[in-house]
Amino acid sequence: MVNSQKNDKEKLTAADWERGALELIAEQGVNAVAVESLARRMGITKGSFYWHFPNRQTLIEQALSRWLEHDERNLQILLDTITDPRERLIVFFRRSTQINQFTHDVYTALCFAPDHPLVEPVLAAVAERRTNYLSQAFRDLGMTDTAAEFRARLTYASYVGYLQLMQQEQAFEPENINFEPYLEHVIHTLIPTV
Amino acid sequence: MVNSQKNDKEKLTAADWERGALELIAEQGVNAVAVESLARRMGITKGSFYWHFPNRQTLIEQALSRWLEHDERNLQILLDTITDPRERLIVFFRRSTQINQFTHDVYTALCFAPDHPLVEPVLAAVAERRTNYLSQAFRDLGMTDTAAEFRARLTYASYVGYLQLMQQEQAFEPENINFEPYLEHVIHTLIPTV
DNA sequence: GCTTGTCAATACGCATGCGTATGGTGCTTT
DNA sequence: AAAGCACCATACGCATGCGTATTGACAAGC
Repeated sequence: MVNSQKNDKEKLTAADWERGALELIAEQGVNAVAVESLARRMGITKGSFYWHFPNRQTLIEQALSRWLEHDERNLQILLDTITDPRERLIVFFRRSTQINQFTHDVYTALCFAPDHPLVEPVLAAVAERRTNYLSQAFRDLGMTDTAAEFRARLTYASYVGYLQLMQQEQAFEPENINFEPYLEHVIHTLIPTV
Repeated sequence: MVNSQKNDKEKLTAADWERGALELIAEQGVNAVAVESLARRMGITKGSFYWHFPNRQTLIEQALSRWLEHDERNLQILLDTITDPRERLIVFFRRSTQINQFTHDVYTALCFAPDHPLVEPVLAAVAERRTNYLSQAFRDLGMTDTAAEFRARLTYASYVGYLQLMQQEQAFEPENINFEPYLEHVIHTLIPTV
């Protein structure tokens, strides 16, 4: 569960704190990132923290910035690997259901704090990247620009909503028997047939 | 903005506190419901609060319970008023875009705290009601039971996701020029043609 | 008119959380 | 070996927030 605890006499770096913060965000949300509790969790005191960071806000900023880059690379890998647009969309759906993927859990947590001033720009950036990704795929499948744009937004909304319902234990999870048929239905409904 | 302030010499009832709590939830989320700040907001001190309620948790419980009933009635009205299933679905979409509707804002706020022990059961109840509503409408349109069930879930997910994207300023709002065309697209994509 | 009940103000204790200040420990560098 | 630096511990001040305890204001009923 917590794999960022201090390995005994090892000294901590700023990156260690950022990783710890991201783990906390993934598990309990942005508001759960408190300096003292995070320090306890890492088996150290906050005296260390304030040596590495000027304040809590900077920690969160840098942690989110780190996550944003990580997420960027993930998407780029998809773009480089898969060329067929239909395949890209299907992969998008499948990936969105893989909870316990770390970067994915962080995103879900961020969605639950859209008002937070530090989270807002991150969400905006991610939303733009992903809708562009989707929009491009739909265009490649022969849709008009506006239709592709609309379908991308609808798809992204259903993706975000699925994440949310999953958190509420209100959606089919991959282990469920109905999951595959449901996914088939979604693909059939949202992806135009070639 | 704040319309639950004390009207001077008027005495407060438990219902007043519940209304105030719901307003706060709608505006700033469940976690923003703090006894002392809420009291200040209502132009009174917390001495009053702890006369009406044993603690903060009870306030939130009762406020949410009140909201749940209110939401129930809203849905029932729809069921009683509109008979055509296709029309019902379209109304569902249109209503979901009407922000600044009070009960609606509360629901959005609740979605942002799905882990909260008091919120969880409320979300579960609402999700079930609404997916049942959708599922029934899709069946009435001639879909098979399982297809209707899947389509209802997909529709509900896109609804929830739309709310979330709206909060992130990342969705077309009703004032936007593209809103109507977008809604047309959603209807065309998700509602089977008769 | 006096008591009683209802509602509210004030003051307190306790906990958590942020950020500062200051001192300590061990490794490095010279 | 002495000095300096990197990293951490401890103690403090301040704010917010929960819940309790005590007192006060004011109207209704007797």
